[in-house]
Amino acid sequence: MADKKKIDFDFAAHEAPLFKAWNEGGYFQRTPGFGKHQNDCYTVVIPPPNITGMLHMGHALDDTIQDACIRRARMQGYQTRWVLGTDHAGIATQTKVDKKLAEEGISRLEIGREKFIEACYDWRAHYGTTIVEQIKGMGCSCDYSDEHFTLDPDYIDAVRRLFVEWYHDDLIYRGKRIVNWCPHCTTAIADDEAEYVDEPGHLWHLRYPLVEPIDGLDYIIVATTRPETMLGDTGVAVSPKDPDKQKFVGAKVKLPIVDREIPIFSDYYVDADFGSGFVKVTPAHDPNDWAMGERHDLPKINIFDETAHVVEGYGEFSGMSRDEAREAVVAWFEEHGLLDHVEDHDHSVMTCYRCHTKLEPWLSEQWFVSVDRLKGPAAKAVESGEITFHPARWSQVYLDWLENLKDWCISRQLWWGHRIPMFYCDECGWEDASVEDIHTCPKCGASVRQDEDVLDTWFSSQLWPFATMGWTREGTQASELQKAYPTQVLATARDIMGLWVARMVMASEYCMGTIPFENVIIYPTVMGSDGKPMSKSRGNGVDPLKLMEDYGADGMRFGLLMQVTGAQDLKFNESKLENSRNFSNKIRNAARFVMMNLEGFEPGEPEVSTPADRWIFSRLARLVARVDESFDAYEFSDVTRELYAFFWNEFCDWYIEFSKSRLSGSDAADRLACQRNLVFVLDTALRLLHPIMPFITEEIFQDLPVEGEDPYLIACAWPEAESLAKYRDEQAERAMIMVCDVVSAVRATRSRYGISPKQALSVTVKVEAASDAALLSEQEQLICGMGNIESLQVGCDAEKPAESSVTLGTGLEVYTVLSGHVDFEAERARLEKQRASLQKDIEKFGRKLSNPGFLAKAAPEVIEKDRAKHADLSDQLKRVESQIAELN
RNA sequence: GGGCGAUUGGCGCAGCGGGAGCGCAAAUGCCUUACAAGCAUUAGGUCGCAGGUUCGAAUCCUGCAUCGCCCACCA
Repeated sequence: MADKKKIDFDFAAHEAPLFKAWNEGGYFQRTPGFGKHQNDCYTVVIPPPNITGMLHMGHALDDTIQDACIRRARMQGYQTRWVLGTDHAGIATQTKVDKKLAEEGISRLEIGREKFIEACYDWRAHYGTTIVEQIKGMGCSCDYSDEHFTLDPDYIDAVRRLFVEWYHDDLIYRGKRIVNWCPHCTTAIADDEAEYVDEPGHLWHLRYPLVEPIDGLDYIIVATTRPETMLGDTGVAVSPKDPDKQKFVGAKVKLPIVDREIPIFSDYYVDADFGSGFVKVTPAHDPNDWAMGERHDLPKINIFDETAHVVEGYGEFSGMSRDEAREAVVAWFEEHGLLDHVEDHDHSVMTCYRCHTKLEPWLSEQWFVSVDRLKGPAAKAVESGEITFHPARWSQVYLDWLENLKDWCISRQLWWGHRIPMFYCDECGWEDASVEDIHTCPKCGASVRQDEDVLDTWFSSQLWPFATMGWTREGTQASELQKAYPTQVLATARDIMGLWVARMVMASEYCMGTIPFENVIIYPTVMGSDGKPMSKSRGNGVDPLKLMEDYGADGMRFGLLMQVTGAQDLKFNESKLENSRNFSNKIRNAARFVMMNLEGFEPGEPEVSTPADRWIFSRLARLVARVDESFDAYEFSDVTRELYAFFWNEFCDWYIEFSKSRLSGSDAADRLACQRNLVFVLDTALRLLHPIMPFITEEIFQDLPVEGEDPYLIACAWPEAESLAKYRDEQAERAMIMVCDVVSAVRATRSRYGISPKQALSVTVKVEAASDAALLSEQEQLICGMGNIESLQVGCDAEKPAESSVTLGTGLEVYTVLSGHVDFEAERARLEKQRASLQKDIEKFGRKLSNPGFLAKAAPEVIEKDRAKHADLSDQLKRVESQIAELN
């Protein structure tokens, strides 16, 4: 099946030159604007892809959405600019570079910090720009002349400035806390960077001997999922609500192996019904235990080193890994008769979101952002409606996240990143944060050292919208910030709602005193075709680069947007891309048709004269209004559906067909009118399609003999719904429905009887109103051409010709003469079927209309509509029945 | 544990209070001078289940089931 679909078209060969032309024409830099929005800026900052990243489906969708928004805004006359850049991605990059060096037999520790950072920059120079090239391939109209990077000198200044401001404003502090430690990356990571994975495990019930027996008991039993941490236990807790356990409170147990005497105490954290009711407390290796330790003033004993191996001082256990220690501890308890029993117990374990190593809650000194004062303004920005989420329900998720926010651990024990701008004097104890490097102590003159750690990558990401627009600069770039800030749209994935979106709002409110963006588009997560998240191990991933090869950038963009509905997931459907690739082919061919028929063409205003003209212009006017509405609401699947349906099913299927006879006719004036109309509709459609399918629309536009406002479509004007509103024409729309009904009826009859389209037929149409008869007669030529009809009779009292097949429509009957070929049995069967269906519907409406409740309470116009419908159905039934009677 | 989303013809989805739609797939016939990546025609659904609100429910409410996501996390 796939082979059948394979087609041979070199999309890149068509796309690349257009991209080059736009780029060289300066269209990607801030455009001057025109028209009523001339003085308004429309700015978008790209969610900076990681320099380790290859373009994946998430980017493809994200960038398509942004480009569609920015391209439409550009055509609407806004001063547009899409700010581009990449993220240094601390852990991700360091891991990659580590791996690469390891392959060359080099260790990071050997070469030292400076050399390692050099290696990171090297790596970036080689691989870190790939993704920008891929974004170009998609046709994205970013400002490539001003690309940013989160480790640019400017950006570093911005990060340091924020750190210093927050530090001096008591929003940043240092503390010894339990943090999530990745023993593989040997760094702390933030709570929300940890991923939970459910795992089958065990609950070990261990006996801890009491120092003094109580009521004849000489031990208690603690239950734990992590027996190895017992080496660091400094207490045992029971629930205050557990009456049986109160007698133990105040007693002491002698911790096995380490022979430490530790107290039993009571704490509300303990759930009496879980496990044994006794909780071993390891303040240095569990956040909850840490909290209990604080409450009860317990010592905090760290038993692991930074790679999660047991530290010195624990005899045979020292040097063991976590897993080895677990086995050894359990074995020791078993050997000494202290392992009471083991039960199965599933639990979730925290893993590193980068390397998926199990995280260790680990006690260390870290830097924190105090969030209490920051989160209020960020919440208010959304509550007040200054920032709008699309779909709207995400605002609640955002607010919930803020409400539950705890202080943010921002220090990372990495080398690649923004080094914390804290300076310490070991001589006199002076310390301070500083934007500029400090070498000598301002107090005692001794040399100072800078903090070794770097900042969480999200700490720098939160400045992205304003740091890329000249926050630390003076003059022109600062005025750019004045002019174009806040930005209009942020399009991003839902999983970084808190990590990134909320933090940008907090930082922007603090630094800029305003919101960073007006609209947040949360697009659905692209799942594999099996409905599961795309992953290498599942093998359900899809590569956008391959998709662009197969369907073109336009095909991928349109096909992706077709799938963007309000749902939170998107089950990727490649057939949609095939669909949209076929659509772009349709566009290409329709344009070819128009251009092949432009002999004698002179540009000019459209001449909307025939009912077909009035109809297509009316439909076009409607389309522009609907596309605007959908675009403004960021309902992308609606935008694509509307464009697709208009272009294919109305413009191509009917209007182009209608126009063929006029184009080949002898009336030169009429031909010119038709040409102008075709060109106008095509031109308008291309403009509407351009934000989503930039390449093919531009390519065609270049060949189209129209004078745009700009040589390139990218900067031409977006169609205005108001100026097209004059073409709205209900009557013409109704007329064309009748015309299409007649043509379809004849075609259906042909198909039913296997009559070749080449054989001309005689047709009689019976209508109800004289005005309808006149309308249809007026379109005789059109109808005859479309249905290959040699003679057409239309009338209110037309007689059914002998030997004809009948098709019933709303308000009309179409008789197609078959001269001897009518299969009466088949006709009867078909009509009987129609009768049954009509009777069913009539019954339904009859019931409704005889319902007193309905008549009393329903809206009058609804009742009226249903009455008309009922009458129409009854009429149709009567006609079907009389046709059946005739057959007998 | 809390929250959110999905459940509509074989598949993927739209519709979100007034007679069930689209695309793909299927069937039949067409190489009709824009397009076979196409054209024409046809068939296919008691809108997850059970209650409720309403004159009227795919659409609103409640409960249940299945699938999925996010957040929190009990040793």
